[in-house]
Amino acid sequence: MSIEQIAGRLKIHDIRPTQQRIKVYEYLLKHPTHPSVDTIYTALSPEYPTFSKTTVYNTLDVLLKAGLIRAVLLSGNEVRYDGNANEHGHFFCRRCSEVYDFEYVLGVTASEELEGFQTERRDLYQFGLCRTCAKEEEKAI
Amino acid sequence: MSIEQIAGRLKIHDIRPTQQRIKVYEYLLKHPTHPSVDTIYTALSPEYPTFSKTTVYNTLDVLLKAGLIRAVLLSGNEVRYDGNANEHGHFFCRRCSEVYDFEYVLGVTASEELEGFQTERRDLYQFGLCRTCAKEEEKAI
DNA sequence: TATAAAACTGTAAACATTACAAGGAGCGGA
DNA sequence: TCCGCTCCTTGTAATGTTTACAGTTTTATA
Repeated sequence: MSIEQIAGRLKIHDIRPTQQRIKVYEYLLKHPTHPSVDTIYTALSPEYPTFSKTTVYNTLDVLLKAGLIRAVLLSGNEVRYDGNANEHGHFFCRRCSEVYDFEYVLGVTASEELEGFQTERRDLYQFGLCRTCAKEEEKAI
Repeated sequence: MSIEQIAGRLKIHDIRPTQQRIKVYEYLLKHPTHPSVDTIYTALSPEYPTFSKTTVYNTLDVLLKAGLIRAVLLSGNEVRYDGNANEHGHFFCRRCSEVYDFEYVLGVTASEELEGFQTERRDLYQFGLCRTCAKEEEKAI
């Protein structure tokens, strides 16, 4: 996505397309690696010497509220961000700590307890071993 | 569950049933409100003046690793704990900030991307409005 | 180009979590 | 029951993440 397209998308959501916001959003779109605030800040900092970490926090909040990005909570120590706002699952490998996105079809979430509840968002997390690490662990035995 | 039963369950998992561990686990079982570390500490502190927050952290880690409890990540600022270790979903109401447990039947998580992956744990989160808040919002319009 | 509103920056504070060393409690063997 | 070893707890300090805030800068618009 070009800078202009990103700026346009921000405008649609009533977000002023400032340099910083465009850069942060662009970074998230280009790096589907679920970066943390610190990762984003460190990556963009050299290019923009006056770049501030507070701005990263503010920008991510704005993008979150607009529904353009998602917050992912994996380790419990740090919030990580995902430029892909579509519903998708996250697989977290406990061995290599890598995060894998996956599509899923949720059969039915039948449950009387939630009658009358309005679900606006849904997150599915899976934890375990990724393909590579599963093989490695097999070898080790 | 009695103190003896709790102690027994800890022993089964090779966890020394100390006073503090029993108290923390008991608290989680009796309060299915997904308390934070601070909530647990504040609640138990008056009864045990020398009780330490570090112990709460340590204990929760031990219980987590044994699979007796679960960590729930809702707000991103704070990890909260759940004495119910069975697989179940968490509904978080954005209006009243209440957490509701619910049972679910996950149809099929068909997805080629995860072939060869070993899933050991699964978390389903839903966000939106609970029954009460949904009605309140309707009224307000 | 002038103006008002909104954003950005940098520092400081708040808060959650972890590290660590010294003292204390639980457990098995005498 | 007592002893001694090991593990657990405690308290303080350090680390790391996130928020608050005031002053400056940038943006959108006329």
